[in-house]
Amino acid sequence: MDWHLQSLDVDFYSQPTIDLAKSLLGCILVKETKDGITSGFIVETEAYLGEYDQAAHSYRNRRTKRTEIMFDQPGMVYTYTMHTHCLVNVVSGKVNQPEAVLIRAVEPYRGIHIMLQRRPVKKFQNLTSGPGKLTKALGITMEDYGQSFLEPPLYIAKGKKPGKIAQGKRIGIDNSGEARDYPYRFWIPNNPFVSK
DNA sequence: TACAGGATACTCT
DNA sequence: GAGTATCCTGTAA
Repeated sequence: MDWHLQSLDVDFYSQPTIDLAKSLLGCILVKETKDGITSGFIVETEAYLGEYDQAAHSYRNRRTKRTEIMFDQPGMVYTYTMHTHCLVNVVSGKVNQPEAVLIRAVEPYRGIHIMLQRRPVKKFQNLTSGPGKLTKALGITMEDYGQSFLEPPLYIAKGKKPGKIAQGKRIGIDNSGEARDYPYRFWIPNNPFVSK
């Protein structure tokens, strides 16, 4: 470790979900495993507003074993398997307010050789440019479900603040009624690791 | 451009 | 228990 990474505290995760999604851009997502430490700058996020968001798993407060963690306190880890891939969300909102921020893309930072070992790719920018890709590169799995982002082995640290933030429609939720047009996706413009 | 892969959960029978 | 859908990605054509 060449300098101390300061992990973000509860107050950070307690801000409104939309603000949190924007604030997370530029922060460092860190995962520690027995292979070593891997981390990356968050460059793309999406906000899911629980009860009133048709695209969210927790729409109309639907509570299952899978979404259970979204009803917990902010700063918890919500992992979800989509087909063969694993996606990672940051739980936000108060207790019993099932909101979350999906981390869609990161820019590799530390432990890049470990990521390449886990995900051999021809194009480097393909390494973490999507929600399922980054989880595999960083070694995030269902094992991390229900843990807290406040401390290792999986946590988020303060990073560089992006100069500009772009905003637009979310991706992959075409069957979600009017919610598909909500502009709840945020990313850092001109960053090659943002998903296409 | 199409399609399979295979974890979870909902909606029927 | 079967059938269908999902906050997706790699491979093949």
